[in-house]
Parts: sequence; structure tokens; C-alpha cells
Amino acid sequence: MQNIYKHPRAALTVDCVLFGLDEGDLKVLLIQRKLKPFAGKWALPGGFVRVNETLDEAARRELSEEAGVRDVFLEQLYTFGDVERDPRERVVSVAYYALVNLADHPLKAATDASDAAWFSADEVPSLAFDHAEILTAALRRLKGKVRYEPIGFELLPEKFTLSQLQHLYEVCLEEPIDKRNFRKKILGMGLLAETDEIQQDVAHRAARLYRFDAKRYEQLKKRGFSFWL
Amino acid sequence: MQNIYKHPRAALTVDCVLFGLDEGDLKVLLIQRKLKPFAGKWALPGGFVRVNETLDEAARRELSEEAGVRDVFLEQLYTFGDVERDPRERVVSVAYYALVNLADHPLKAATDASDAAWFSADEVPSLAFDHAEILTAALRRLKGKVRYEPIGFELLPEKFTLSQLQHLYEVCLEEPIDKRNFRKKILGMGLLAETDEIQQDVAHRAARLYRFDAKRYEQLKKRGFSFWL
DNA sequence: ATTGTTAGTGTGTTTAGAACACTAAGTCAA
DNA sequence: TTGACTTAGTGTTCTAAACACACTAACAAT
Repeated sequence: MQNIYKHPRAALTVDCVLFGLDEGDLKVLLIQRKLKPFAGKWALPGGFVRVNETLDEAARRELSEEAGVRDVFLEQLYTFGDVERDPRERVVSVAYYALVNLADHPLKAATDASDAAWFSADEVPSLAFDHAEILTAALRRLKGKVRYEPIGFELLPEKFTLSQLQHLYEVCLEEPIDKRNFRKKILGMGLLAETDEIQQDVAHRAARLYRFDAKRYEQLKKRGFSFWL
Repeated sequence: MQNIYKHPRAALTVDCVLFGLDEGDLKVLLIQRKLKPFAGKWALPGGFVRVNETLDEAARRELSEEAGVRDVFLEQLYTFGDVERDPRERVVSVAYYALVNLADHPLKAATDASDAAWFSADEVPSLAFDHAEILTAALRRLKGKVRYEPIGFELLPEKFTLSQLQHLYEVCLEEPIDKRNFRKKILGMGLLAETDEIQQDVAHRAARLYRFDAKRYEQLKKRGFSFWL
């Protein structure tokens, strides 16, 4: 294949790290490759960027095609451009990470695809290409960002208990949190709206359900409020 | 030009936002374009990525060729991939930002290039392509990151006074800082090494010069210390 | 020697974070 | 129906960090 272009070109892909939360366990969706190179190995969902779609559009398309999820939180992570990262030829990959709520988008939606499966984020098998590096970067970003932007809610169902929220933060911050201090602080921010519902089908006292009030967050942000946990 | 490749390809460029600090004024280096498109307009230094260099290498090469600077702090910022961002054809650009110390790398080194000039970061002319957007993103990143990583030192000479450092933070945080509280906090971190030198050629009491102790920072980081200002 | 300019220094107050333990509500099974 | 089990929900005290604040010291220039 000879280069007919004025400037040398690299093939361009997007790869997505899709996180989900399953009972206090942080999960990542992986796809088992069918084609060479790395046939049979697990890899992040992703693929080539088309000439008439933006990078964000490509990432959403791949998430929809390969993982069966749509309308999720999505953010660009980093662009990986080592010369030898793909054994075939020069391929530059723009990595994204996405957050999905496993309670509403249940596991089966994605596992229907049969070659996709959820793994605990810190117990993944050996991955194709430099995907292990991408996953590490995504975990670092998620664990860092969850502190100063209210993105964690994207991993929870629309209505959740304060304990679920606390467990999420315990997973991300990798340390136990005091229940009373946590509730005082998070309720004090005024970002949670109490619903009139409570947890169902639990073998103990049922907890109140809350919603994240995104509109209120936008208002407060304009007035200089900054989220911090 | 027809596409002979299996996958559609975009041309790939890097663009660099090079920051410098001039007496408490944050500056950006721009290059006046000689070629179409946008001939005559100011733009960020940058250019096409070669097939056998990494993205970081491409960014450093462009900084060296177009801005005459080497061995500077450099970090990937974001990848811009809107379909119409270049009027000629699809071009995806990996943006970087870099920090240079204008006192040691004096202005002339770069202005020798004649088509390069420093502008105050918040008074730039109209820029080519989507470079205004890239600059905005770089400023936001710099102003955010300077709080929790000691990267500001990259903008200062090796030996600096506490007042210089304070002014740097006042520019980045966009608010005045109390002198006594600032000194207490920054010296309390133990990251500054007092030198035995003082400021020269000033028409008032000369201030002591300090160095940033990068080794000490690495040590402390391992022990869980986190920089915060 | 007087003026101008920046360097350098300490204390009290306020605020936010950290530590900590019991009662309430509900399910389940004997 | 009672007792055992599980998680929900709730305040106060202590501690550490942030904040507000004003004067003297050193040096150069005239």
C-alpha cells in the first residue's frame, strides 16, 4: 500500500472504557476479539473512526454497536499514539470512558452480544493492544474526577439510597467513609432530592430513595459552588 | 485523491499551546501562518504527525522547529476531531500544552523566528482553525491543574522569590492571595529549598531566592502527600 | 538623612473535617 | 408473639486547617 496523500496518515480508532457498578463492585465491559490481530483476546469496545463523524460520534456508535448502550455519560480520556501499538500498521486511538447504570441497563442487554462480558475493574484478563494501559488511565481518571464532579450518579439508578451512594464513593476513593459525616456532607450540598419512595423487597428496614438534582447543580455551579467530596 | 486504504483516514496533526510568564502576565506563543488556509492569521504552533514518531515526539519537534524551545514541560490536552475543523479535508488534531520559563529562554529566542510572537493569554487575536477553542481548553487545564500539581514552577526561573511564585498563583487562580498565609503554606509543604542567594539589581530590599525541590516532591508523593493550594 | 519600595514575620478567629455509638424500623424464624 | 438479625437514621465534641489582619526591616535612590 503506497501513500498517495500529501501528508502521512495513521488509521484512527476510538476505544471506550465502559464502567458499571454492580453491588459495590466496579465493572468494565470487554469484548472478545474474533479477528486478527489478538483473535480470542479480550479488548475494549472500539473501532475505526469514519470520515464524516466526529470522535464523540464514533465513540457513541461503537458503544451502541458493540456494547448495546446508548445515552450514557461519555468523556474523552486520552489519545494513544505509540508507533508500535498496533502490530499491523500505525494506528492512533482516541480513548473514551463511559459510565452506565447497570440497574436500569441490566447485564443481559450487553451479554446478549455473547462476545461481551463484564469484569471487575481490578481483575481483568490480559488485554489486546495497549488496552491495559488505557484501562489504567480510565480508572485513574474516574477515581480522580468523582471527587470534584458529581459524575458518580451516572453509575447509579435514577433513585438510589444514601448507602448505595456511599458504597460507590468507598469504591472510588478506596477507603471507608464514616456514615454520619458522609450523609451530613452530601445532604448539606443540597444536590439530592428526597423522593417519597423507599427501598422495596429488602429483609430489613427499608431506606429512603433520593434523586440527583442536576438542575440544582447547574444553578449552584453558576453561583461559584464547587462539588467536593 | 482516492482512498486506497482499507479504513478511511484522517490527516493527523499536533497543536501546542506554549505558555510563558512575563512579569505576572501569562503569555501564549502564536505563529503567523504563511500558507493557506488562513494565510496571515495567527495560529498555534503545530503540524502533521510523521508516521514513525509518537504524538509526544511530534509535539516536541514542532515546539523545537516553530518556537525554538526544547526540554520543556509538555502534556497532552485533548483531541479535536470535528469534521469541518479544517476547510481542506478531515484533519484530527491532538492538542498539547507546554510551559516554558521566559526568564531563562528569553523572548528573543522565539521572536528570532520573526513570524512568532507572544500574546497575553486573554488578549489574543482571532485565530485560525478552531485554535481559539484549543487555547480556551489549555487555559482551563492550566488554571485547574496548577492547584493540585506543582507545575507552576515550570513557568518560573530555576531560582525565584516567594513573591514571584505568589504572583504566578494569583494569575492562575484569578484572585489575590494573602502574603503571610501563602508563605506559611508553601514553606510548610517542604518543597522549596532556600538558596544562599538573593535577588540582584532591585531598588529595594532584595528577596531571598528559592528552588523547587523536585526530588523531595517525589519522595513525599510516595508517602501519600498531596500538593494543594 | 529622608523617602520610597518591597521583604519578611505571628496571632486570634472562624470554619471545615474527623472521630465516635446508640436507637429505630423492619424481616424472618422459632 | 417474641426474640434475633440486619440496615437506616441521627448529634456532639474535638482537632486541624483556613482566613483575616498590620507592623518593622532592609536596601536603594535622591
